[in-house]
Amino acid sequence: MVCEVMDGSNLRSMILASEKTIERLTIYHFILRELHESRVSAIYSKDLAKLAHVKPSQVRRDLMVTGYAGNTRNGYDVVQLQAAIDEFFNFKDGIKTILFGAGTLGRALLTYFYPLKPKYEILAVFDKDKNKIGRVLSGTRIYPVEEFSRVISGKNVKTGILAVPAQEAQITANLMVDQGIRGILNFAPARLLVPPSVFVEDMNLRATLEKVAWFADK
Amino acid sequence: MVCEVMDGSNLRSMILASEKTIERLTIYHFILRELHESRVSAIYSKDLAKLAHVKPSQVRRDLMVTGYAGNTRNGYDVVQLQAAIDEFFNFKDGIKTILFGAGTLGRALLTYFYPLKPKYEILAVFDKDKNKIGRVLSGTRIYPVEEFSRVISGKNVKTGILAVPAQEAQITANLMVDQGIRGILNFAPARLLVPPSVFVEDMNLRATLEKVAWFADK
DNA sequence: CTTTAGCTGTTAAAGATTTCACAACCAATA
DNA sequence: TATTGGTTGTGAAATCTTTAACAGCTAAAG
Repeated sequence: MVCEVMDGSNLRSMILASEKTIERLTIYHFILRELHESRVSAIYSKDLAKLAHVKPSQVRRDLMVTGYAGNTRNGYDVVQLQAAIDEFFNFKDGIKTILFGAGTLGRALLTYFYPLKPKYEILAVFDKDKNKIGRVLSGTRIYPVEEFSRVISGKNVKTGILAVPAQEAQITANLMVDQGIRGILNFAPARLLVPPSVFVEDMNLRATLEKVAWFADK
Repeated sequence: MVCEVMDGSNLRSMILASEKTIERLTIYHFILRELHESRVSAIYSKDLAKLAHVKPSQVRRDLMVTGYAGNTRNGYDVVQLQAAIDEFFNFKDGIKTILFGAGTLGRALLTYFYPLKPKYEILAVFDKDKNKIGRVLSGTRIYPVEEFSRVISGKNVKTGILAVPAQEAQITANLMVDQGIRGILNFAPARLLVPPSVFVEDMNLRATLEKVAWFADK
């Protein structure tokens, strides 16, 4: 997938950002946060490349899409570059999401994202199990699936996490799409059929383990 | 990454399988299992493609590496193709792995893989927390990290799952590599430095959510 | 002031992956 | 037997991604 995006720094050019580039930008973003916490104020492409396990030229090329330019003497200013990527992603307000499925995996995800508030926030969990309704896990309340529409209305939630059993995945995805969700992080071991305007990222743990096992065998 | 592999059906040719192809083969493998359970005996590349969300020509090209040939009348025999992929991956004996970290995520992974036994099996969990030692979760016993070497000796374990906090990720990865682990499924939000012969697949949930959020925004 | 060293941004080449396009095939049918 | 319709396997083209190469810049040193 290739997306055309406006160059942030000026309007004269359209720049292409591939899915691969987007993926690496999130990694750089992540690394920059750590660098900032370690009081590093500037970094060269070759060092950022080493941390991200890519080539320096790859880093420089990727950063082009953000419109931020480093300088030849100190490389990239950590804070400014972080801000540029933030702006490119339009993440200034953080990422609000909702979760379907309060099973073991769902609960693990809640625990995982809890300390990342308020930048990343799971606003609500939805589950079919009546016994779970109303409970609060890691600061997030469990609602019945029927209340999905009501709970998210006006919240401008664009992304959702799917952690329900495989046989319920498609019907739940339909529900999400109907309510305006445009990006789905799918942990259910099922391929979802969604309109082309909706982005699905599959996290199929079984398939991924198989891949790792293959490469482990050389 | 590109790997040269022997063509399974005969020895005259070397065929190239890219990482992407390997990824998709695991997906096909997965889909074939479901088809088989649904009593489907044969499938055309165009239908398999639809289920896997790829193009038919992609399916046909990918399947070339397994050496299995369909036939022009019925397409691919589900059982035979499944067997061919199994043979290609060399997964007849299933996948044995070990897990580092019995936190929330680790426990979720144990629950996730439990019903997939004996094909996929987490043989042991290792954790630093002395209070957890000896407990059995989803049929898997928790051991102290110090016993890692002893517990896996002779078991020919080649893959490991890393679900420890970021700050312990590298040191734990070193431990795994020292004991002969060749493939790591890494859930820790940290980039691991390992020898080139070791394959690392990162599952950085935060970065992946950012990616989904980006594409959700169009 | 001029040179040097070492960086960035970017163009172009190289490399990898996906898709197209079509010959060869096969069973059903006329 | 010949034709038809719909498939596979695969070479070659198209597309996408990564890497190399280098002009241009800047601060420091001579």
